[in-house]
Amino acid sequence: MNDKFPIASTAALIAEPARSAMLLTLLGGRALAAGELARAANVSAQSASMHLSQLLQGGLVEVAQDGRHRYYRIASPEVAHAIEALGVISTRPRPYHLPAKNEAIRYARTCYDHLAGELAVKLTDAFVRKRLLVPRGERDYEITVRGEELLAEWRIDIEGLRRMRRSFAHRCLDWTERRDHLAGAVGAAVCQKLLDSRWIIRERNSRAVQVTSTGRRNLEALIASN
Amino acid sequence: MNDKFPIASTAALIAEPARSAMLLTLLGGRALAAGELARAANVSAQSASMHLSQLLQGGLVEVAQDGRHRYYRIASPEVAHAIEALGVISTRPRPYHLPAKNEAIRYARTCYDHLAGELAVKLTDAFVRKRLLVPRGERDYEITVRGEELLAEWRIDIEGLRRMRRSFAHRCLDWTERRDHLAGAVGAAVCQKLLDSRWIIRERNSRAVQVTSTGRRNLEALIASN
DNA sequence: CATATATTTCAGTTTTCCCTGAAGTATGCA
DNA sequence: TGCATACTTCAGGGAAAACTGAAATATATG
Repeated sequence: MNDKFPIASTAALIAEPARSAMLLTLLGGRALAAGELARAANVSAQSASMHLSQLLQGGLVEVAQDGRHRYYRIASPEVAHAIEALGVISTRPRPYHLPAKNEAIRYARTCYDHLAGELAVKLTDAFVRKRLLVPRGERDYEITVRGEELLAEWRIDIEGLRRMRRSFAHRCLDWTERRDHLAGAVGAAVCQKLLDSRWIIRERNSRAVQVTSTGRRNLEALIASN
Repeated sequence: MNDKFPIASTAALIAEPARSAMLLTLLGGRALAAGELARAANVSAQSASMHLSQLLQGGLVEVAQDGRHRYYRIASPEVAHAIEALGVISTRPRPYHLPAKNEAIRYARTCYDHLAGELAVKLTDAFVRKRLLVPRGERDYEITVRGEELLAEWRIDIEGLRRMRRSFAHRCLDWTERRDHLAGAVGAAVCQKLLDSRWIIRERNSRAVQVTSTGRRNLEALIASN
């Protein structure tokens, strides 16, 4: 690879369809074994192995060995962010309506470690409408006292999150909705709470998440304007 | 191009060294003619033309015709942001010291429409130290009353900037310094002020800017702790 | 109107890199 | 120890894309 053009090299890593499929799958936030990624990208094990070693060399993913499996994951939030930023400029404004095949992933999915898609946007909108969350500046949210009450009720350690070195509560631009939703440490904690409560469950090998019936009830109550 | 993998297609556009060189040059913020971009990327006119038509088709650049020249520019702040985000994950932590050739561009350059590099980081640090600017959240700055006084003194229309749809004052992560500096509408206005006052001047066909002697005096006074 | 310049288009060649089949390494299990 | 599984490495064939030279188009200039 051309070391004189580091950006071009990185872009080339993402430019290959199989590799970008793997990265997109890994944006789901979980570490996945080489074989799972091969299937997700619809390529042979040999190809996947080569692609993964390139991604590893390029610093886009990390690997952890566990027995005879090798689990790959996105190397850093910055990598996730760069891929998301590429997504923002790659998705053309929605034409009429998209194939039903994509509906699930458009409705609710994970975005690295927080929730994205229509559900995330609706939930964030509801939080803002109910003033649990207030937009601050162009990139962040502020948690109000009422917001902190909800987080406390959900057993989320707010002060712990504040102490983390990562962004506390920032806005993330959604590809499909082209609207902001909650990200950062709080976004990740909220997503974890929904998973822990089994309001949503991850689909296998996909970024999409399914809303359970319990989840639907609770989320609708949460989103309902009152 | 593969329409089923929009991110891969966009990445492929950036992945070609000549095209990425053109994009990086255009990140300087000015529209440049096809011929100038061909020279900047060190390719023939024919190649450049082909590459530019691809970038155009991909929506990464826009073009404006003026006589027999065709001036290309970055299509949107989102495109600039995606390229910058790729830059963040492409630049390895500085080894020892980099070739002198890059010193100018490391010291002061434009980043789309605001100032970047060591100078930008120092200036931003000074603003924060003097409390003209206060970090707010993880991604924004807030302008203090003292900060507004300086901007007013510089004949920058603060309320006009606030009304713009773009980000007002956010942080931008610098590739070379790996530190935040001032971006957004205020960052752009400050950069324009420095150019208008001829404290800095653009180098031809480069993102680097030179600090004039007047500029050095004024900037040193500004940065000096008092 | 003729000529020079800026840019694009076209066709052919070369290069790059991705895929595949086969073989190699490492781990788990009986 | 022997075999199955998970993954990686290697070598060769093939396809996509970039470069080059030549020609076309459009605009400025004398």
